[in-house]
Parts: sequence; structure tokens; C-alpha cells
Amino acid sequence: MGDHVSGKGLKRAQLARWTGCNLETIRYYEKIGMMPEPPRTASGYRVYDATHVARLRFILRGRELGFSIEELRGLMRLVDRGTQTCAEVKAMTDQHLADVRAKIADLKRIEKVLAATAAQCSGEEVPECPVLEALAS
Amino acid sequence: MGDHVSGKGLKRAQLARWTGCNLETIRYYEKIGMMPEPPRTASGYRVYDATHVARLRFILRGRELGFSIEELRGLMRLVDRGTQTCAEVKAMTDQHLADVRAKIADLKRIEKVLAATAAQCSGEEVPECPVLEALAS
DNA sequence: ATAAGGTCTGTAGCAACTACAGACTCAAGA
DNA sequence: TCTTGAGTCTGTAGTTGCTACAGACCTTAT
Repeated sequence: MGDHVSGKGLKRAQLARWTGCNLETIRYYEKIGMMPEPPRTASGYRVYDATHVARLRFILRGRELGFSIEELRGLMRLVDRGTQTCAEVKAMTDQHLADVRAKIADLKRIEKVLAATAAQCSGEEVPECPVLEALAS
Repeated sequence: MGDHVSGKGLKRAQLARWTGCNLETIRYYEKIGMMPEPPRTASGYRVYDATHVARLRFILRGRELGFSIEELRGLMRLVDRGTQTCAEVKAMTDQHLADVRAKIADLKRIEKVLAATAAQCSGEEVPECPVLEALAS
């Protein structure tokens, strides 16, 4: 099938390879309305162009940064309408950043407890274990 | 209905309040075999005792520390058989700790990118936004 | 012509819950 | 005694974000 961009139009697997996205995930994003429905060949195959590549990259990059699908949907709606403002986007980003920091704090708390407890383990072939005691407490 | 421990035996809502667990989650843990099936009253109501309280606390504490249901199932199987050793439990804990640290690292990476990008925002009512540019890149 | 691969659809599965509908039971007040 | 309100029962569906099938097409290369 050859992966060179022949004139124009990518098939689904090509878009997947191009963006690093999973094949099925592309169809999923279309189903939930994150990706526009692409035109089809006469036999029903999806045909993607540069706008689809850009859109998918936007989603993937957003997901990498931990934005939820709904957050990204909101961002994209603004952009699609051309009504986005830096103020609004920054507010969403700051909110998301706060969520991320809260998650980090939570994981650090967990890490502390686990590390402190595991440090008390003898690591021997004995039934007593500080970890189990911590869970049973 | 009164929430004092009348002689012995808690109903489901009492166990929930006692442990801070969600009402439905108790039934869920029973369904997936994390909690033993409790005895029932003549009319079919579940009746819990101290062993159920202890078991549920174990699960909830483990979940708070980020252990998966399957990890906890493994731990509990060992304990139920009395075959657990500190060595084995410590190994599971260390593995889990490594997972937690990996998650922290990932979130910190995200935090850095978000903070750095948001810091470049003007925050004004203008359409250009560094966050959107970062997502589109 | 045929075989191998790509694509199509719909659907089911994952984790770990959470919530609801509709039926039943139980205890207390009028 | 009747009623009312709360608690409980069951099964099932929804959540988030994918991922992976099955079975039917289509396309391409040999």
C-alpha cells in the first residue's frame, strides 16, 4: 500500500502512523465528535487531509498534557468559532494546572507513606509485615 | 433506625457510615469477590460483623494508597491463606511504589509544560494564545 | 485468479466504581 | 391498625478513554 503521501489524502492507518495515534482511537474520536467526519472514497474508505492531521495532533497533544476530552472539546469549540481569547484559554489551563498539582500532591502523600512503611520491612521470610499492618490499621 | 451497634451485626448503610465507604461500593466489592458474602436476615438483609469491617477497611486503605483491586486481591489471598511473607509483600509494595513514582514524574513533566506555557499568556482578550500554539505544534 | 492485507461496521471489554428503578421490608406515629 | 417514610434488595446502565475483536467487504500484488 505504500506510505508516501500520494498527492493528497491519507487512509486511516496512514493517519495513525503519521500521528502516532492508535488506529481504532481515530474512529473513536470521530464517533464522539472530536474529529470531523472525513469524506469517503466510492467504496466507503475514510480519506483524511492536513486539517484532520492538525486536529488529531491537537487532541493527542492535549491528552498528553492531561486535558480531558471534554476540556479539549471546549477548547476546540472556541477555536472553531474563532471566539477564543487568551484570557479564557489561560483560565482553563490554570484550572487544569491546579488539578495536576493536586494529583501530584496526592501521589506524593502516597509515595511518602509507602516508602516509610516499606523501609520498615525486614524483607525476610516472616509473616509479620509493616505494610500489612499499615493496611489493617 | 439508630446507628448504635445493637448487640452485633451491621446493616449495609451502617457499615458504609462506619468505614466511610460508599453504600453501593460495598455490594460491588462483594460481587467481585473482594468481600465475603455476609449472612442474611430472614428477609434477606445483609448482616456484617467485625471481620467485614476489618476486611473493608483493608481494601479502602489499600485503595487510598493507590493499590489496584487486583493487587489487593493478591495481598488478601496471601493473608487469608496465612502464607504471606514480608519479603513477598515488600516486593509488591516496591513495585507499586515504582509505579507511583513514575506517575509523579509524568505529572511533573505535564506541570512544567503547562506552567511554562501559561506563564507566556498575556491573559488579554486577544485571540493569540501560547497554550493553543503549544497544542497545535 | 487468488492470496494477503487494509478497511468497514457494530459491539464488547477494561478499571473501579456510582447511581438508578422497581420491589420489598421494617419501625414508628396517628 | 394503617400508613408513611426510610432502609434494603436485585439487576442493570452509566462514567472516562480508549482498545480489540468478528465478520464482511475492498484493494493490491503476484
